[in-house]
Amino acid sequence: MYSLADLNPEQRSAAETTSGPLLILAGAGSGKTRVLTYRIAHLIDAHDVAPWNILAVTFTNKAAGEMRQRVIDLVGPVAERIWIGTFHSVCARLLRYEAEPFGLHRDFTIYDEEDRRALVRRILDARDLSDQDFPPRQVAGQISGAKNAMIDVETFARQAGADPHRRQIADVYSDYEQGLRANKALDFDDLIVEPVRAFRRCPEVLEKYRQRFKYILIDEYQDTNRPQYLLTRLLAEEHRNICVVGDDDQSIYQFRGADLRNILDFEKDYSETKVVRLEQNYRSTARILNAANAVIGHNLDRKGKKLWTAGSDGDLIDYAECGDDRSEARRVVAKIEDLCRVQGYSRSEAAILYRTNAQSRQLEEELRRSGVPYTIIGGVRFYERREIKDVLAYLRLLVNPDDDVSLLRVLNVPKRGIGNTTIERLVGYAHQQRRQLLDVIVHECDKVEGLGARALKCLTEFAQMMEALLAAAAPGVMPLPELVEEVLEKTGYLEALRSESTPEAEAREENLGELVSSIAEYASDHSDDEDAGLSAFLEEVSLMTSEDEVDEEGRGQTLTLMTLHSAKGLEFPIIAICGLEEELFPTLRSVEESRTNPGAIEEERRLFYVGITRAQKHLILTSARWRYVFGQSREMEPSRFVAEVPTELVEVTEVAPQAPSRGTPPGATRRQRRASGDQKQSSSRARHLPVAEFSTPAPKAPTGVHYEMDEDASDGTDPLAVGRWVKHPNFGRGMITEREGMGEDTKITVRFGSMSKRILVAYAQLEPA
DNA sequence: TGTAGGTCTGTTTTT
DNA sequence: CAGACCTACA
Repeated sequence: MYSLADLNPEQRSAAETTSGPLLILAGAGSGKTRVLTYRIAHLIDAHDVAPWNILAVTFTNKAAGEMRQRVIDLVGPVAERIWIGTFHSVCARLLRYEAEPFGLHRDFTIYDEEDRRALVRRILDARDLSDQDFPPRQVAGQISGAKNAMIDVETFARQAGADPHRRQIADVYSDYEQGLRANKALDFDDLIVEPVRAFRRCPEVLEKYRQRFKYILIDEYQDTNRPQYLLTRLLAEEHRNICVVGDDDQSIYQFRGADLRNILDFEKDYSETKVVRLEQNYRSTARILNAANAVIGHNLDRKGKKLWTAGSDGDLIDYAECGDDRSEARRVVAKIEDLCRVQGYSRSEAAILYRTNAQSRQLEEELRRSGVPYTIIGGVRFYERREIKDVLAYLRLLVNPDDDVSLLRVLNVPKRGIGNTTIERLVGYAHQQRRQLLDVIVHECDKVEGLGARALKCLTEFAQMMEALLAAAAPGVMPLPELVEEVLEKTGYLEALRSESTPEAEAREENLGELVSSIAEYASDHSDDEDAGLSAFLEEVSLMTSEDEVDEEGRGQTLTLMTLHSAKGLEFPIIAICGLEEELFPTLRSVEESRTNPGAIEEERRLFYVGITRAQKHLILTSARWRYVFGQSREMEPSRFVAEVPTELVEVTEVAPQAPSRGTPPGATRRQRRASGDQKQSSSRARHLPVAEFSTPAPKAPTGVHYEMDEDASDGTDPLAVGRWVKHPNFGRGMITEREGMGEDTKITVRFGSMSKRILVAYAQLEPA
């Protein structure tokens, strides 16, 4: 059982306000999830609202699952009947239920970013538009932007006016929409936009859902976009029992169309709105919170709020300015391991956050070197791996044979003698006949002009294979996992992989094994649900979010790595934020844009704020003086955000670049701590190293500056140490930036001017310079 | 027609 | 550094 007395007065007021529009401005860590679950429980329990009359929209499927579970814990299994999900999954479900009145196909395919780009690329090809003038990525982005602004093809064309370039794009947009329709596919944007359009077309269906969803809750409202806002308003404007929860300071998805107006104008949209502010933080120490408040205080465009806590000060924030990205990785891992060892944290209580996925590599290397188990969230996701997407493409075709994008993906995968020329002829014919590709291949590839006997034979074989698989995929013929295995066999995919006999192919094969298990698991989880066929599995896979990969039980003793975006909504006792450098965080793009638009940095700053507020007890910040960018070492400036953290909250440490790896585990790293009175000597020793050589600015904080160094780097006698200068007979003078291997195998990377060379020491005639 | 190698290019962030 | 793309061959 539960009691609203568990809540503080503001929380309680939010939970008790069950009718009419309610805006909850919930600061980070203010117990928002608790309020939401109590509120739902209260609706069901005290106000006799039927669970199926409640719609709750969360940001991830995982958050949805957790919320459902927590409500079940409060009021019992009736809560299973609540509609909870992300906008995308709720809409996908809606579109399948109402496919008929909406005039859509029930078994539509959901295109991800890659599929969308493939379709755009094909259209650009067909229209003879060059990649140079029309980069597929950019064109796809413009189309997505238009959709999210609710601009349809006609309006887009009208707005293009006489501008030839924009008219071309309008044509591509038009073809793209037609392509989706022909392929019976919807992209991510359509999942939201389509219901809006369909509801406007079909008022009786809309009315049905208005009756159904008498109570609506939207979490992370600051990250909703225009179509999501419109959809919400359509559903809520009659009964007006709408509760939205958000924090303008945590809006980090404007880049993909999230519109802060949705939260800032909520009170205008619903004039009788009640506003509740949750500003007491239950998550972080006072120092962490003060840092967060100070940082976000630099933003001008905000509603303004100040988090406070009744809790203790906690430790100082640990900021390390490191020599390079590798020493940064070492420092972060060592620091976290220290905390775990000394203060008894489990590794699963720590997370390392970074701005871009590319940054994970150095960290991973370091973690592997030191034998620390870790889990990466996001990055190249399981369902986005090539072999998985290939097999999923076959499976999609079995559900929706009209899906040309999937067909083209696998038509010659594995190689089966269907080359580019054949495919081009096929596509040309299908286009002219306005038929879908598989249909042509199965029924009349003999009518396609210009195909040789060999090509024809290959196509026929493919057609027969697909027909056999389609028959096997008919409902009730065989269980899902067996069907997947059938696909792996019949398509020759597995065989091709096996005959490669490379370690990489082996890894792919393993991944496919995992795919079979995951579908087996899905089948057994839904054994009593008749809607849970292949189509539903594919939908679930398509709408999986990266955070959904955060698997509590599976994580065990492992450290978590993820982007700052993925960390939204999570919390950890220990948080490290890496790569705090200008042009990385904030990104180069935002820095550039800020020259004309001073607000451009603000979303980056919010992202930093989100990162800081994930931390409960310990916050570790790091930056690197030198970093590999595009495989080249580059000098970096510390991020402006670092200076926005009040110095009295921070303990600064300077970390020299690492000596080259000799397979030394970081545990063996000897560190030399010096009291602040002994800085001179440290600095002069550091002068031999890149940190000093490339003029480290004086540490900003007057308090507790430490210097740390590694054994090899600090003795200053090794002529091949990183940071030393050498002379090469061909390339001249250069500085050593990296070193690997030992003895005869020692390789070093030397930067000569702007280019870097990797050199095997044993063969090069190097002299110290 | 297919493949192997080379070159180019780009990195935010994600449903 | 890595993936996408292109060109030169077999």
